[in-house]
Amino acid sequence: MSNRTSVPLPRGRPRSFDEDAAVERAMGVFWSRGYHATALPDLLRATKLSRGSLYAAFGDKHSLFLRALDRYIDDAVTRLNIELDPRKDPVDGLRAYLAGYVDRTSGAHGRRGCLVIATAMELAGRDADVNRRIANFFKVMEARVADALSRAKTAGKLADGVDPANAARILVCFVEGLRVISKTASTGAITHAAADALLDRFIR
Amino acid sequence: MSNRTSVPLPRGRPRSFDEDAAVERAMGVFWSRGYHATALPDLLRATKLSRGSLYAAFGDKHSLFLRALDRYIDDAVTRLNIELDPRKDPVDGLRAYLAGYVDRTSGAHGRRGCLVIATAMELAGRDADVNRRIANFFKVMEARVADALSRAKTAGKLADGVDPANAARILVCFVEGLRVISKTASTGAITHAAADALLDRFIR
DNA sequence: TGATTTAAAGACCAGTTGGTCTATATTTCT
DNA sequence: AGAAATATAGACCAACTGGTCTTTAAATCA
Repeated sequence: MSNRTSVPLPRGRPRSFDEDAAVERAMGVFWSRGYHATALPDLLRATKLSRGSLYAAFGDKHSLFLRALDRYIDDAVTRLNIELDPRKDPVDGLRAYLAGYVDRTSGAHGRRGCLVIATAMELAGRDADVNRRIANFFKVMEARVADALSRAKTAGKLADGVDPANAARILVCFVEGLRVISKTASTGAITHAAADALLDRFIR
Repeated sequence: MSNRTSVPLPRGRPRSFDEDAAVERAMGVFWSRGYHATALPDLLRATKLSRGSLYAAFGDKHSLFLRALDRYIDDAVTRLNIELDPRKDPVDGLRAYLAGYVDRTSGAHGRRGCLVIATAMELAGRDADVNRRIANFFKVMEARVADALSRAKTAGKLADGVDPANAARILVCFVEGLRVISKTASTGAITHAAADALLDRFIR
């Protein structure tokens, strides 16, 4: 009686590739090259799919890009939720958040840049689907940081006169600006010191 | 005797268009659309040049882009030199610098974004000419801000324990991050408050 | 006037773009 | 075995890419 209400099993050859893995590989290409500079052959090489399979699975280049962008954003939000977990100490969380960005923007990692920022600059102005996703991502990040700062404030760990909303925007802008300048500059120790100095201005 | 050592006057039809104006118009297109997304016809329409004239005057698309980028950076550095002029009060200068960026990232202006950041994300990783220009621009900006902060420090106007080099990197990252998030979000009053709050953390 | 230089218009080019489609092989089910 | 669904490879497409070149008109000089 197990299959009575379910869809009949597919009859033919089953899908032989991992769709999520293909999205991840595509994400890597878009991340390294940007949207317009990635051509179909780049994606076929990276996903190891034929043209037909790729179009059957994802529709077109733009849809695949959206899937890749969503994956990238999901990963970032997951990391955010771990670092700024409400059950952990907010100041420790903020330190981890900043340190994580500094590490991720140092050296070769940094020169790869950030898919969200690159996409914001390249497409957001003329692509509503992209715009919505990125605006929401920044909103979520700022909210998580503001929440951590609020918890720090009620714990008496914030310096006098610090407004969590203002400070959250400052931290988010700092972190995103970091990713921008580290595309060309080899930031490193100095940046780590700057991140520490910034947070120290806000906590008691 | 005036023309003895100079080149003889050109014989034929004189150049009838303003090269600098053409660069400026091209800059506007690259600024709005990005490098890869601007096609030759876009540039011809904007500059009102024929294909032949454009190639004769600028060589190719990439060279014209470099000219446009240089123009954009020159404008930014000029503004920087005015705002952070050593003969003026450094704290006033820093306020003007931050306020200028907040204004320029608000509303429709903000959604246009920043040619330097867009180019950094789109091309810097694979284009040495671009990389050099942008790295240098960020270096100059950080140096100007650090200089203003140093002068503020010697004037006793900095809060205790503030290091000008660290604070300069913080301010530059904040300002560039602003431009990123304002591509999608309509920042405004909140951002102005954030900029004020940030500077207030550094000055006495 | 005639020589010279430029500009504009647009034909032309080879290469690439994103996307479709056909032919064939493969893998599962009944 | 046979039906069904999928995979791959690659031919094929119109549109567009950046770039060159030719033709013709215009503007300046001696």
